[in-house]
Amino acid sequence: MTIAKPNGRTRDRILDIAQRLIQSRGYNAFSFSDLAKELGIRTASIHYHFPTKADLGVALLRRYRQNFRDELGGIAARADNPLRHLARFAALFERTFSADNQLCLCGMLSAEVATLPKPVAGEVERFFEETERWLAQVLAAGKSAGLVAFDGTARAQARMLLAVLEGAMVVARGMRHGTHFQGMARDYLAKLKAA
Amino acid sequence: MTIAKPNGRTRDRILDIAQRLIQSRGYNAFSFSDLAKELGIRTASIHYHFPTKADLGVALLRRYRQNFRDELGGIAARADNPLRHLARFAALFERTFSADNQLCLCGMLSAEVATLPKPVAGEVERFFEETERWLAQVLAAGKSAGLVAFDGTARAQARMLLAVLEGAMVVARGMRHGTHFQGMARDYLAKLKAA
DNA sequence: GTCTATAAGATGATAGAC
DNA sequence: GTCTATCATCTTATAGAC
Repeated sequence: MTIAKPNGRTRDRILDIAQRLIQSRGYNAFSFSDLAKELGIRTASIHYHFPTKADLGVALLRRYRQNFRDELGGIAARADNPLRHLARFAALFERTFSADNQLCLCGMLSAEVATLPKPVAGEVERFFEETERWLAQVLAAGKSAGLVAFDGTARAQARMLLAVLEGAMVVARGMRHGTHFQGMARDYLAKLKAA
Repeated sequence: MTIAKPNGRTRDRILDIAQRLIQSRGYNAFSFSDLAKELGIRTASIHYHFPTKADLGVALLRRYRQNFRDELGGIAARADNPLRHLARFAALFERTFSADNQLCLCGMLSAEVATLPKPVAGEVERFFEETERWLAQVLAAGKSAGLVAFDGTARAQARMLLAVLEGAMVVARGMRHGTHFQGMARDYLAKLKAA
């Protein structure tokens, strides 16, 4: 008796395409038909991997959060100082925006949150909380080392940095300008440098 | 012979409802059916006022930009100093977010810009350009008066302030937190104050 | 200005064959 | 795992009566 052993290749490809489509067009503007066309299979086959669109959304967000955690772990593991960590963090966003003005997945979903299946909205919330926590640690370490300067709590500063990066993506995209994002990211990081 | 004299009441109500729905749910997540239900009329009647959804979008954005210009004009006309002007500007965004975590209309549309009819996307771009220009003037005036301090160009600072407010809305909404927006807005304005 | 009626197309989803 | 076939529903839009 053979045991079903899905290699998950199609499943991953579905998630890859879904992620790109959501970051470009949004959750409400991509369809199973879009995925099927790109994959060269039928929509019924997508439903085999993800019974509902909400299931797909949750699976995508879980993978995304895990990947993002890995990226943050990789940054923190480096022997760099906290200022470099912040720069590498911002570079993650810049890399995304450079790819055809794509937004952060959770930035896009946050805008659409009122229309999302509840479990998907919950994943978005967790993304922001985790990211804010990580950034707060880096900022606090930087302050302790005398490399980073800011008023108020590290948490509030972390949230603000996140807001700047998310907002810079939105504004640069709305203005349809290719380089405004990196300009804002660089300028804001410069403000955090201790004199 | 009587001349048709549309009072525009229904037309305006359509735009009112459409604006609220877009700021809450997005352009791709509201339908003529939603409008018809709230108004107590049929979708065909909406099409009488706006032949296509793109027409509705353009009309909404034109009205919105005009209203926003009027608000900015009202702020600039006050005898306040530039710092107060910035605070009143931020208050416009806070008022919006206080209303059921609504986003800035153009912040929401900016996220969806890849899926919007071209004329609608053009209006979004104009909104950001106009707003950036107005903010840059206020910032420059504040700097001349020694009340506002910043590095770089007034344009870049204006863009950054806009990004902070848009991003703060997105992050606060994604975290489903009611007061994070005002916290970030207040903190960022404090940074602009000259010592 | 609003209605009924209608249309064509998209969408999320399921049943059952292969 | 993928297919065909089918479904109910939603969506934008038009024609023509009132």
